[in-house]
Amino acid sequence: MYEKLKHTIEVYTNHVVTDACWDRFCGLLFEKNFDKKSHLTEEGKVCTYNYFVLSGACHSYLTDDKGDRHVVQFALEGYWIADLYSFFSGEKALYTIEAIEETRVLMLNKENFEIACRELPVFEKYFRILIQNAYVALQYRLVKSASAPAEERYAYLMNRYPNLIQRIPQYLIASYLGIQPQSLSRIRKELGSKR
Amino acid sequence: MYEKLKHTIEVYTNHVVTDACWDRFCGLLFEKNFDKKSHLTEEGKVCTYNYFVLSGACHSYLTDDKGDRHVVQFALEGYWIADLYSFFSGEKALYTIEAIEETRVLMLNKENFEIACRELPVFEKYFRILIQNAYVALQYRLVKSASAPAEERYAYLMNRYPNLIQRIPQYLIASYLGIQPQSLSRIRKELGSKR
DNA sequence: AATATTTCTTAACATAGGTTAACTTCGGAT
DNA sequence: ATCCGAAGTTAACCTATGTTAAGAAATATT
Repeated sequence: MYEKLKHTIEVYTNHVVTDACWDRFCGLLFEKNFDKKSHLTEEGKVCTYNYFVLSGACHSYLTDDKGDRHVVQFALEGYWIADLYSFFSGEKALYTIEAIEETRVLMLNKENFEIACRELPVFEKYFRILIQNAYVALQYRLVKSASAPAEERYAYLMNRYPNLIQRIPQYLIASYLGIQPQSLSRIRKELGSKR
Repeated sequence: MYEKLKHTIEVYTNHVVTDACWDRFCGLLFEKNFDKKSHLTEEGKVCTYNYFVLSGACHSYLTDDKGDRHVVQFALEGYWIADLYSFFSGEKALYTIEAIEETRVLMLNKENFEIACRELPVFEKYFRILIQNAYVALQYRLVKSASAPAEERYAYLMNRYPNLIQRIPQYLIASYLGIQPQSLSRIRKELGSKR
């Protein structure tokens, strides 16, 4: 069950996950379906779960003082998503997580997360590495958002995650890039005419 | 020895660190001094160490295609700093880490980092939480860089880390905020006239 | 103390991206 | 098949920040 996740854990940690260990871990999870446009978790409420996307796609966003939304993260199949600040601290979430398509997820609450970390060292290691990688990627994204024009950032995204561009509406991609949909439209036009 | 670091680990993990455990950990570290403006590690070379700042201040930066530098992170006393991508992957570093003042650091190389994670679960937990927090803060910084004008980002920094503003040259702060020093100057002038 | 170097400030001008608004296209609901 | 709301495009105009350049202030070096 959930062979793909198991395999990822083995690759990340470079440890074999025994059947007993995996059964224990699976016992801490449960599965749920979310309709398109429904919220897995909402700003202002505690984000009780860390979500692993089995199928579908979703995104987290923050609503600023002016009421504008800003996409923080996308999660397609195989990604984890949560408002980690809220998840770990138990404080109100800043982000809302919304399904872009109909989405099936595994849910891991904090108690079970901590049980997993305590009982299954391989999981703590997996999660440390997962977040290390996410941190490194995010740092790079931040530097690029200051140093590279939007056109370059979009082109990079297109190359790196072509499937994302296919499946995710443009206004969400624009938001993720930190620009307005109109600007993305303009950029796409310019990129198109360049070849 | 290094009581402050030990204490932080205990607070973060909510575990007591035994003397034996602490001695073992300290045996994995060594201390070094860096002159002002000297490089702890450089772009293009492997970042072999994770650095814990005992005193002084330093920053990591990336040099873009145009040759412009972009500050990624500051580290005052009590902070860790490294090019984590390079540190973990063994690939060439993207960032240079430079001392802003004369700086004394603890250095932890990757082998010892992994020994610590393996032998001392409290350390793996500490480091997971450390990077979780860093990740959460970074996500927020990224969203703000898209949603809030530079003036607001600077004001926030001033409130949150007033000591940083004192000690770090303005052109580095500007770079960290993703703007030119001239723009920061203009912003400071406007903020000044507002009260 | 005098000089050189680095950092900070100011100002004029340029530009990427934001804003507003109108129009088009598309996909789901009836 | 038709309608309606949501998503995408286009264009004119605006604004925050970048760019260039020069001078002032602070800091380091002799």
